Formats: sequence, structure tokens, C-alpha cells
Amino acid sequence: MSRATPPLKTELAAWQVQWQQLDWPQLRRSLLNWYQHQGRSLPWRGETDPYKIWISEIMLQQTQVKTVIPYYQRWLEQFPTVQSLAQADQQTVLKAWEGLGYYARGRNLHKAAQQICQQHQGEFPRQLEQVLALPGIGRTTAGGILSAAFNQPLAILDGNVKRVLARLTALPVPPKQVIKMLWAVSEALLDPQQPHDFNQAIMDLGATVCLPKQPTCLLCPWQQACYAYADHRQNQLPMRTPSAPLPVKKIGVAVIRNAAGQILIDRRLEEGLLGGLWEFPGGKIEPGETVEACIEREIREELDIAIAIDEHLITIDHAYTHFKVNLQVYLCTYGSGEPKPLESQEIRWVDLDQIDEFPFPKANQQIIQALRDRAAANR
DNA sequence: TAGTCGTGGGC
DNA sequence: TGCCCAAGACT
Repeated sequence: MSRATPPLKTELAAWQVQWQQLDWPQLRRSLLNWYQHQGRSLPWRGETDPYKIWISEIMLQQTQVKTVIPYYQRWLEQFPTVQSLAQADQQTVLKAWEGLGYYARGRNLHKAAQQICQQHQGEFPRQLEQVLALPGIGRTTAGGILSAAFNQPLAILDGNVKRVLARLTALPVPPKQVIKMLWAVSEALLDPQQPHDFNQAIMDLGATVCLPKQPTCLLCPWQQACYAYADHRQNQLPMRTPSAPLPVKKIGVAVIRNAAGQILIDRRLEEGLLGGLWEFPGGKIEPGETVEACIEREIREELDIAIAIDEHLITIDHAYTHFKVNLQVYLCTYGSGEPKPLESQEIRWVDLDQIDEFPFPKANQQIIQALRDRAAANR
């Protein structure tokens, strides 16, 4: 067997030799100079309160700056201190997080605030180990917070840094395969004298110049040093492994109304997808099963009640990270039996007017809107 | 280690 | 339209 390309280990060894020859001091100088003139102005930039920096770092996980800004500002008005967050109830916290996604971030933020109050007298910890012990904070977020709040010399490795480093060093494999080695690069590159500005600068570079698609290399302070640019491979890096098409789950959903005109909603289990949020009950349509049969079965299994299915309300297609759903939503009428939360934390009958008090996932908001539209049309 | 975990922007 | 991707953490 002959190989078209060198073995992976040989290739990575050559890569390591190559990136270690980069001129670190020069890279630091040029980046910091660029940052001084071209850095972004952001609400949390220049902030020294570790609580506020922490909130911004959590919100920014896998979420774009533009999306975060309004949430960040509302959050600090509602929960201005660690104490105020710790004392809030989880539903209030999730309502404030509603729409941001990855809801474990909101739940962990709440838990961590309580931990900080109990274990650190309400003061955000400054020791790396203690910060890493807080739920929802990994190595990148810890480095981001401690470098931004206290100028501690800790490297980061977020999506921006991975992309920038993959291009700067012409990484011959997808970043995911060599995370440990990329941490070493990030640590070697970090400016130990100005870790705060350096980390902010490299993220700004990734977010505004070294873009995922069509990077503007002509504006890049690292153009002269960049191995990807030298090889005209900036549009091919970082490498990525092709992903399989997302599976589609078909779901039957019931909007169950009682004689008082109230609607039955349930609160999802604490762990897992959309944990702690409210929803309209329903479940997966089994092969060969009709939507109506599915809904009747799911409602019996989840709530132990009998219902009548009235009419189709709306169909919703929604994409999550690892699958897609097709929601077939039907208006239903409560029949008999006392509803029990057999597969949820809690259930409740609510008026349409009260439903805004509860945090719902995005796909369910479309159902609520359809109910509002229908109520308005019948008026 | 590879899956799980949301939503919106941008093309 | 459908797909990639975003200041990742957790199991």
C-alpha cells in the first residue's frame, strides 16, 4: 500500500517544527497595535466587574456578539449582582435566557451564582481551579474571564482562536483532532505582559478579519507571517470533516383545552434537551402510526388522560444542532382523567393571556403565536 | 472520545 | 432553500 500523503504523525511533527519557528514577539506587537486601532467596541469591554464579564462570557459561548448584546443588557438590569442572580428562582432565570438556546448555560449560571455566594462570600473567585469548579465554565471561559477581569496570563481556545491559529500555522488536520496541541500554540503565543488585551485582540481578529469565509487578509496584521496566506490556502483552512445530513423526527403535539378555555402545558425534565422549559405535550410519531393515534397515545402515556382531537393548528419545521423536527400540532379537547406529570417535572392549566410568564423553546413560540392569531380571528 | 445541547446570521 | 457557523461545556 502506497500513501498519497505522508502519515499523520509525520505531518504533525513537521507542523510543530514549523509553528515553533514563528516570531512570537513580532506577532504580539503587530496584533496589539492592530487591536489598538481596529478593536471592537463592546458593552463588556473595559468592564472590570468579574460578574459582568462572566455573564458575557457564558452568553457568548457558541453565540454571536450581535445576538448576545440585548440579552446581556437586559440581564444586568434584572440581575445586577451575583446575589440577585443566586436569589432568583430558576424559572425567572430561564425566562431571561429564553431564546438564547443551550439552556444548560442559564441553569448553570444560576447554580454557579449560588455556589459563589455559599463558597466565596459572593465574590467571584480569582483562582483558576476555583473558577473551573463552577458549573458551565471550562478552560476557555475561565481563561477569558480571568484574563479580562484580572489580567491573568491565561490562554484561550475558542472558535476564533482555533481558526486563526489553524491558518497562521497551516494546520494539516481539523482542529478538533489536535485540541491539546492547539492549546500549546495558544499558550506560546499569548503575550504574558498583556494577556487581557492579547486575548481580546485575537478574538477580534477572528471575528472581523480572519472570518470563516472570505477572510480579509489584506487587512490582517499577521498577513506576512501567515502560512495559509503564503500558500493561498486561507479559504481551505481550517480543515473540517464532512457531516452527515441531519435526521428528521416527526412529532405529534397537542394543544389541550379544558371547558374553562385553559391550555395544558408541561415543564420538561431538568436534564437534557430544553431542560426546565415549558412545552405543549406530545411525542414522536412511530413508523406506521397516524398523527392522531400518536397524539392520543403520547398524551395517555405522559399525562394519563383521554382527549379528543379536533383540528390541525399548524405545522412547524425546526432545526436543532443534531436533528430536525417536524411538529404536527393539533387542537384537542380534554376528556377524562386527572393529568399527572409522568414524564415531566410539572404540569399546569394556563390561560393564553398568562402564557408569556413561562419560558418556552423557539419552536413552541410559533404555536403560541398561532393560538393568538386564531383567538384574534375568532373575535 | 464522540455525542449532546439552541438559535439566528449569512450566504 | 439548506447549510455552515458562532467567545464551548459536559458526559
